Amino acid sequence: MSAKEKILQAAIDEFSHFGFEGARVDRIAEKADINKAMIFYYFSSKENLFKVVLTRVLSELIKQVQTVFRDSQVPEDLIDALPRTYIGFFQKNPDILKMIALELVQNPKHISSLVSEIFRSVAVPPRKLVYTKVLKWQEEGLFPEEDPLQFMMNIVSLSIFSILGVPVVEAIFNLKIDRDKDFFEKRIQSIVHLLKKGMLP
Amino acid sequence: MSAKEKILQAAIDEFSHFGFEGARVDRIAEKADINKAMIFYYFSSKENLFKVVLTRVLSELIKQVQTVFRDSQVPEDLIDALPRTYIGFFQKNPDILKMIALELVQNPKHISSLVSEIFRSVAVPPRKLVYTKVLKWQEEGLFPEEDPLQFMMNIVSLSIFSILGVPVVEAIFNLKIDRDKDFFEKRIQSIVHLLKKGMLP
Amino acid sequence: MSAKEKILQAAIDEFSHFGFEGARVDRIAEKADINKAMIFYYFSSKENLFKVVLTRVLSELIKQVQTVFRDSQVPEDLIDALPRTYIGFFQKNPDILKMIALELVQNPKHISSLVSEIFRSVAVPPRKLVYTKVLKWQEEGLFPEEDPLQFMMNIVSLSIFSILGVPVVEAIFNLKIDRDKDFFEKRIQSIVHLLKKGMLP
Amino acid sequence: MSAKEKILQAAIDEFSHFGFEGARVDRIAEKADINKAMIFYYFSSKENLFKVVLTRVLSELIKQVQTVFRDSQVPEDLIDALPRTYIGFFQKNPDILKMIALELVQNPKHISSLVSEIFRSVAVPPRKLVYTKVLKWQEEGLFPEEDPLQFMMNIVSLSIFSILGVPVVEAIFNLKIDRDKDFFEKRIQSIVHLLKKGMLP
DNA sequence: TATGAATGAGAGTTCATTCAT
DNA sequence: TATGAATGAACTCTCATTCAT
Repeated sequence: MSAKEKILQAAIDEFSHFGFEGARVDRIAEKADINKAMIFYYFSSKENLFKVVLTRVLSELIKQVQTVFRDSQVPEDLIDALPRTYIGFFQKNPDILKMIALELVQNPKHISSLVSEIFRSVAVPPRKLVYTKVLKWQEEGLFPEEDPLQFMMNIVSLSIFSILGVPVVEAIFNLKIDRDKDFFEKRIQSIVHLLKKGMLP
Repeated sequence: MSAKEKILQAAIDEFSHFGFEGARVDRIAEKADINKAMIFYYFSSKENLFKVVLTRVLSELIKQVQTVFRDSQVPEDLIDALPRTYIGFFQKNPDILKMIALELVQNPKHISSLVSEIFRSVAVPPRKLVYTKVLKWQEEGLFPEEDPLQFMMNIVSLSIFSILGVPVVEAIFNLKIDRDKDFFEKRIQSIVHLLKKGMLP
Repeated sequence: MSAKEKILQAAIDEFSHFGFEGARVDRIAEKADINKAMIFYYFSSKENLFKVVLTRVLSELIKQVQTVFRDSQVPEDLIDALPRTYIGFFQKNPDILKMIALELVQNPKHISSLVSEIFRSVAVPPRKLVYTKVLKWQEEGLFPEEDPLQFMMNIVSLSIFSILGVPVVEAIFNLKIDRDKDFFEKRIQSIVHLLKKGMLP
Repeated sequence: MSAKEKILQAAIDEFSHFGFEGARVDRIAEKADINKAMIFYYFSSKENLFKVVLTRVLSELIKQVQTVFRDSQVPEDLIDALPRTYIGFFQKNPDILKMIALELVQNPKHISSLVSEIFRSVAVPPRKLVYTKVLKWQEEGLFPEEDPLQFMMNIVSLSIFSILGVPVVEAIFNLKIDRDKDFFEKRIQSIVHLLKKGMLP
């Protein structure tokens, strides 16, 4: 693995654990097993490194979600696929979820502009993609007349929080949840069931 | 307002905007309009100040949620009240939500232990409260046989993300959402509707 | 002596020996016998410290030169007093001359704006002061019709270089010049003589 | 132009703008459009590069001044030619003047020894050249009995400061001086006039 | 000769914390 | 209680220099 790549991997790890402010360049260097100066050689600054990492990380997720949208013929397809996509992605890349969530809380404008930027480099603008599809479904009576925005918020909320929220629920109920395949599978099914029964006519 | 109280208010503001690492004691002192050394006089360290702030903040929320639970006679009551409680609380205290979310991502164990601690100082342990109630409803056929855990995760996910996730949705759909009463009211209704239709028999 | 004052003194010493870039904040702290962080506590940055030092240093000189101008009744007064003022000042404060000279070479615009700023805080603008006086003398036939600018450049050149240029002359002629009272006295007399014989009618 | 030569040109530019400490090897490489490592390949260190640059630069000037001395038959010749030589040289090579001036202020001993070294490689030692010539003139009554050293300081001071001092004078008098042929021509004439009237019998 | 990557020492700056009063 | 000054460790970033190819 190239030094640049090693740095990126280490940076994801570091940023996701400590956030931007808490992250230490020294530690990233150590994790990447390279000289600290190389980080600045390749990425100029901690801030820029963060930007690069975040961009790369978001791009991947966005690509996957777009594919799901494109391939969905009926609402059921979407509801079946999206929670699984989100949860699957973040389960495989828990650090990435943390990074996004942290940035989301601390610097929502930043992540907004990043997401916009990434979208700009993608063929179909997402609003069009979603709205046209959902509106068409609504016309065809396949979908309740609700604002597509609410629909998306429901899906995303349920999916993302399924991972982030685990420790809260553990604390509240004073139990230990195994974050294994089984748990996430059950969670996905619960969400899909809720959405289908709750949102489809 | 006493110096101690001024510090706490300033600390909430600071921690919620910058997270623990990003927060600056100098800035807290400035916001509170007191001498920096007083912060250490009253709270001994930045970390301890953070703990105190978090505890105070969580206690308030937990108290409200417990009341809702206690007052719910049938599942509908819960579903009607909980999202409104969460969203209402966090809408009124957006800084607090940020603090909790940040801590949740960066230091889930810390928040877990804090929550447990707070619960210990409350009469009825929440697990018992929720489980007994929900299990009873299930026996009475008022509630699907699902794990109460999934049920709680659904409610909390939908509620919390309704606030945190707004900027993402804004970015994805490239639109500006007014975080006003109207928006949150619509959101609450959407959630309640989804939950009732999706979860009740 | 207060910490602030100690820093300023040490800074003059350091900047004059090494220039802005070559100067080390650590060394200034050591010379001033204070904690390095205090420098930033009082002066925010190395650059600002430099500005403050330069301003203070220039103000003193400018004040003296202005007094000479004000007190000169006839050209002879000026020619008698100015070289002595310049050389005397810089002989007593050789570090200051170095600082000014360095800045002059490296950052002429900076020193220009500083000088302007200092002048703005002084009652009589120097241009008026000099020009009115010199022009009056010219009308009265006490002074050749040359541009006052050339006149000033002659005086300043001869005075300042008398100190700065010593090492060059030493090198060229391969001799050691004692920078003692005697030498500077001789130099002053040579300059005054040259100026009187060369510039007065 | 060879790589070596490109480096030297870039180095003059860099050193004259930022001084030794402020100069950056990276920037020199960039200006010279060569790989940074080549600078060390050819010149082994930043310091050595500086020495080489300074030597080359001084040699050229010294050669010109020596020619003037050799060709001067009477004091007038010298006074006529020297200011023009200095000012002309530095007007054409302002960077070089800056380099010399900077080094003069920061490291007078260094420049002294360099000058000495250069002189050693030149046929006639300058002291002899100047002293014999001036002393002879003094015996013949063509020149006042003053120390030749004072005489040289006067010439050099007036010439060099004519260039370096411009920004100070601009600041003091709050005016903009065009550094064009015209200005320097006027300056040369003023100096020559002053020196002739002031120093010749 | 030429290059891009690598290195290590140290630069300026920040910040939680403590001290003297 | 309250304050301004002080501290020291740690942080991000820079830069001359070297290495491998």
